[in-house]
Amino acid sequence: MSEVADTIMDAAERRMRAGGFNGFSFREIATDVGVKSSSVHYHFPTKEKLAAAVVRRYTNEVSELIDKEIATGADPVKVWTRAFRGTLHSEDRMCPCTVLAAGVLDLPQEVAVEVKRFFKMCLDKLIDAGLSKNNAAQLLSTITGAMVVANALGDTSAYDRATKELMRKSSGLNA
Amino acid sequence: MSEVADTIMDAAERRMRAGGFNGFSFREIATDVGVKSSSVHYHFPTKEKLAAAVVRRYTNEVSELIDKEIATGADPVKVWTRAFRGTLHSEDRMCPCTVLAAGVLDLPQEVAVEVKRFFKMCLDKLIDAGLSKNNAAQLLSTITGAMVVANALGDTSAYDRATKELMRKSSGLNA
DNA sequence: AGTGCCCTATCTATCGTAAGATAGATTTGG
DNA sequence: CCAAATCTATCTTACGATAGATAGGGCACT
Repeated sequence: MSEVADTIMDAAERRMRAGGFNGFSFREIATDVGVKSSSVHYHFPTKEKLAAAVVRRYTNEVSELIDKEIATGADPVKVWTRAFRGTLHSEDRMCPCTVLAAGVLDLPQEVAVEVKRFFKMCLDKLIDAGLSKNNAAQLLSTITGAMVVANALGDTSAYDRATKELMRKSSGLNA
Repeated sequence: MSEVADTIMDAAERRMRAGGFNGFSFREIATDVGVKSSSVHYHFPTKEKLAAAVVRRYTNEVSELIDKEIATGADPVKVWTRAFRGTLHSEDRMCPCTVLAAGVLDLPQEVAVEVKRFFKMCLDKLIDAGLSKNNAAQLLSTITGAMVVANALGDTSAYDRATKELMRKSSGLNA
């Protein structure tokens, strides 16, 4: 994959984090990158394919990052809670998959599939780390929702309040 | 407010639940209702005002519904968990405020303010019902996130798995 | 020489919004 | 009490902007 293609995905990801699938256009991406919109079409023939590629790359990045953290022996609940917290505190504030997930009913199929794949990956990794099915679903839901609520309120501290109990309980035992 | 204006808000709400603010157009709404798009503009001068009105009405409806449930003496954790579960199992599947919250950075200010008001209302009611600030934030985050995750996976049972522990713990005591 | 990459130019469709006309109901003034 | 004026709700039409997408030309490197 060329360097420009990566830069295009960077720009698309940034805008998708703010406004989802309908929150960006080829022309905006092109301007961000410094090329013409037709050049964006050269690398990604359709908007659907561009969005799907962005989500797939994001899923792989998160997967690798989590694997690295888990490999150090850190508590999985803390690893995931801190990872989502990091996203919320980043410049873009939101996880692109969460934004897309909220409006998944309005998404082209190819994109919806990739979004589903992201959340499946999260659950699988939590279960691999030893959590029960229910606990995995609860943790993922809480950190996802905490990000959404904090985003709506424009108050990142709401995330910490929502996850405080989670962090406390996970001290010591892994479940 | 006229009957047509209400029907317009119904149609707008339905489409916002699926695709958020950029997920509907005046023409689509007009077609849904059976009028011309200019007639929609007669009742709601701008898209921003229409969306804000829809969110405000939704917030008031949810507020009233919760008040009624709480008045029966039901456990607040169960009331809220079941209310969001009901939304997920409805035809539209998603809470419009949650969809908008995910992309709040891309929302006109007037709409963003109303979305913020919804989540503030939820937290206030939970605290009024006796929950601590942290527990209120956690509960709201978990049911919000559970809805998002279940929506992404296309699997409503994920909501129940995520909220099972919540429902169990709330049996008996209110905290 | 040919292939990868980006360009200009353009297409068709749709967007939010506005202006102006019209038909019917309501209010007001003599 | 009737006529004139105003209001309500809708229509038709259209503007300017932007959407995603395509065709074809040209440059540069291999």
